[in-house]
Amino acid sequence: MKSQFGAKIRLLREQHNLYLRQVAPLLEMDTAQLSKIEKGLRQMKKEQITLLADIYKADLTELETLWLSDQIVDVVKDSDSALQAIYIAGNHIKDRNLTK
Amino acid sequence: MKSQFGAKIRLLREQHNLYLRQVAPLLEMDTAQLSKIEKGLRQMKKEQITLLADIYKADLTELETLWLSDQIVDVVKDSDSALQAIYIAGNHIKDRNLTK
DNA sequence: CTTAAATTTGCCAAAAATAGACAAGTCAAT
DNA sequence: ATTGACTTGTCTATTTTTGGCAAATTTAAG
Repeated sequence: MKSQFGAKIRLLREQHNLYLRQVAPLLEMDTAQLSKIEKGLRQMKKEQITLLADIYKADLTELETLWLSDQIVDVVKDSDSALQAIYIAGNHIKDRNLTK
Repeated sequence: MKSQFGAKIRLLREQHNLYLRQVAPLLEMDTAQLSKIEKGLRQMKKEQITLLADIYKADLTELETLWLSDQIVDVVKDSDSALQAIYIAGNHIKDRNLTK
């Protein structure tokens, strides 16, 4: 299990019966890059997600959330205390939201 | 509420009655950098935490966890779906841990 | 109020991390 | 064995992050 976002957008592409070579130009990248993104070897820029959601007529928020989750997983990978850090970060964000 | 790690190591330093100018050299950085780290404007390298834990005789795991939490918060800041992404990432890590 | 020490801030250069581009490679179908 | 889709590797460019220094601000004391 590597990249949730990557897996999702690969699925979306397949469901639309599109080739990398067809989608990549729409995102102004080459097929190699998009391939890496779908495999989780590269990160897509956050701004590009909007375009991708358009292309696949997918829920933008869902894609952004998956993308963000991948960023988190990337940060905590290989850390023993990953889960605890996530828990603490979650509480921190909650507090933050309350006071804003 | 800015940086949990920064706040913690500032507290530790104060409890030990040490000045930035005294601690910074031990970490091979200048006072300006350490100041920024304590204020959460810069991130300390993960490897340096060990040294810091030694200096303050603090719990290494706790410091590392706080540091990691800060990295997460940094990644999700300004995102509406921060909490949900954290939740998803948490589940992802749990699954990951089960199969390894 | 003046000085001195501690901390903070701003700026620029150096270093590191990330993304882009392109060629070559694998794999599957025919 | 050729074609098309996808993947991989590598090199370069770009962006992001860090380090270092000087100036500015704050704090404490006399």
